[in-house]
Amino acid sequence: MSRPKIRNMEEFAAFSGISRPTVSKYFHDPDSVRASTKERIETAIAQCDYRPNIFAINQNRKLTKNVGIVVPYLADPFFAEIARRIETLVIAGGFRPITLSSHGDPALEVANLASLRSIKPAGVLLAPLGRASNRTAIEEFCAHVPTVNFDSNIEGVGTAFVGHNNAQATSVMLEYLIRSGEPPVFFEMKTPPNPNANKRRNAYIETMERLGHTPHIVHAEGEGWEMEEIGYRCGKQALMSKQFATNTVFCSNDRLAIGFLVAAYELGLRVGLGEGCAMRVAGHDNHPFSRFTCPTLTTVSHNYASIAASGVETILKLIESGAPDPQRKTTLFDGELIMRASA
Amino acid sequence: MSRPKIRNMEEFAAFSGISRPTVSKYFHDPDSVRASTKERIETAIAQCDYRPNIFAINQNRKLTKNVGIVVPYLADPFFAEIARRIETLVIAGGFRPITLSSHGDPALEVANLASLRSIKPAGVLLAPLGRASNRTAIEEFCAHVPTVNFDSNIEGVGTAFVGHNNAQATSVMLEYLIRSGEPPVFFEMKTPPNPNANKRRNAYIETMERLGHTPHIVHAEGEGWEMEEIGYRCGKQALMSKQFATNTVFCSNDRLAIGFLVAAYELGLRVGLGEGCAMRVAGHDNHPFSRFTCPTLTTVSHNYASIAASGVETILKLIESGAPDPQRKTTLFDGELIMRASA
DNA sequence: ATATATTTTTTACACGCGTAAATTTTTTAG
DNA sequence: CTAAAAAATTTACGCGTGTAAAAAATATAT
Repeated sequence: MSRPKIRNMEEFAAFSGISRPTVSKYFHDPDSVRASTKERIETAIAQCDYRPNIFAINQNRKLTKNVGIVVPYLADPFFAEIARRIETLVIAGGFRPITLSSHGDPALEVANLASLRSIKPAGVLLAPLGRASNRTAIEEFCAHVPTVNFDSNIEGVGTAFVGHNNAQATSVMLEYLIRSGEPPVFFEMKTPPNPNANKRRNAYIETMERLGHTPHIVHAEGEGWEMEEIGYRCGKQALMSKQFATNTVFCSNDRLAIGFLVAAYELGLRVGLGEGCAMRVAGHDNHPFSRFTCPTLTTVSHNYASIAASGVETILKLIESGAPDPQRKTTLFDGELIMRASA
Repeated sequence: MSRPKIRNMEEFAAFSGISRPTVSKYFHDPDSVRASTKERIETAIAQCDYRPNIFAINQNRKLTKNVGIVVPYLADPFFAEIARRIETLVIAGGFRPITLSSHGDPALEVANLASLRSIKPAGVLLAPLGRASNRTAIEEFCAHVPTVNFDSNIEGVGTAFVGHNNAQATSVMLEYLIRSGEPPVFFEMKTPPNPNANKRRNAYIETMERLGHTPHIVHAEGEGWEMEEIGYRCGKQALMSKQFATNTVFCSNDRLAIGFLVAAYELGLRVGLGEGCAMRVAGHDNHPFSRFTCPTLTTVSHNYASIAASGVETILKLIESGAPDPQRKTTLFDGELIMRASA
């Protein structure tokens, strides 16, 4: 059985015995044609597996089926995980996800947006680099493309923000740590690339003071996204020079904590809750690897599922409505305490 | 200064004072026009930031500037890392990378290829799922699109294969382990999703026999890509039931080793070289997280840089030449012993 | 069976750019 | 300065699909 070679919709229409405009209508929405017509087209497809040319489709549609996803650093399992979930939901929504990573580089972030713009995406889910981002370029982009900002909030960017409730999550962990032992010292990067870090620090200070404790912060030097390395190196220094005022350390994020745990391990400090443990360590994010540290990391989770779902829902609604909501909405999802062995 | 709104190349040509065909030529290759013309076009671009419509471009070019990258599981930092490197090189080569993840699902792998095909990529770099892959669909794809197979070799897929020298790497590690202590037991999944695992097992057996030792293999039950979890669960069981014939364990890959180390830690088994250590553990891949295990993982590295570079070079050459080399070439890069604390 | 509503067909143009052929202009060589 | 070479312009068509308008065919309701 030799498959007929169909080169375009014209030929396919002839082959299926249906007019080309009707075929075109079918591909835009299979249920917009009569059931009998739909069936005839689908038998024809089965016989010659024709599919319309994406470029020609998109050239004439104001609205493509492309949804851009831009994350700061895809090699970070945290972003890989959330991108993975978003992609799946976007596909389920009938769109084609295109994921781009900025690799921690503001220039590449801008380049990614430019690249996206040339494929006329119906909408974009953007997790900006944060502090380093080129605000002007991003705002310019958002003025032309429906955009939902997620993970790291930049005021004014996108028609909505979906993210993690850093304040609530930080205070949940803090309250737990305080009622079960010594109040924690906060361990963070001196110049964190991501704005979430600032919210966490502020929430730490505020909650500590509210509960009648003195906040202590230890700052790690180092730039960029190699947070495990920074947590390890600076954590080791800080431990050796006894910079921690109490026996409990609350790391600003899990990646720092992962490095910090290695430092503690190498210094022979037993981390955990029970007898014979020298200290407790907690993290923040429920990073995919936090289940596999030694000891396993007590942390407060990002609500990956809800953030992905809400982000995709918001952008799809935005695409459908056409008109961007003039009111910039912020949706935050609460974190959940993940009890493991380290604190 | 109000920016003139340019809608297409026609308008841009009028604005810049150059004819449209010449402008078109410029965008295809800026150096194909006279220097003075190039300059005039570029001043015009600076004034109104026009860029040609990608869809219209690709519709008429036999050769697009898209290069597809397909990996089995992007949430695995190993693939994220290699994808990141490949993307960077593809951009440097003047192409636009489009990375897709199969999320461990053969159906999605096929869907990804179909999706790529509709974008008419100039070429594709494909790391197949392996055992689970739909061979027929992949072969069909490769017959139409220049493809380079990397990471996991499927005979006959793509016009070239670029990968890791599993045999050499395994034997380098084995020789080290044997000369510095007890010969290792091999720890692997019973039904590994990736064909590299089989090569490693065979190399283990062969090298052990060559060196006059009896091979011992411990198999972990479990399907899918959650290898840390499998390494942890089955490793713990195996340790508790004393299934290891010697005090040294060589894990088939770092992800298994990461889980295994957690198991050993929780059982109070000190892993490492020195006095007072109960056992040694080694991995394979130099996974981005192997630097942050407790203890840090001795492993044998994938040559990420060379594999990415060679893969990209091969596909670009293939694209340029047009004619696929009838001879399927296999390029393997040697692994390097990464000495850390665990063995 | 007839009138009405719904679908499909026919026809025709649009989208934005690639590209070929013939012509004109500009540059380079002698 | 002239001839030859190189580059740019003009003109015109093609790519594969979206989509509008009018006409024809089919389905549904009365």
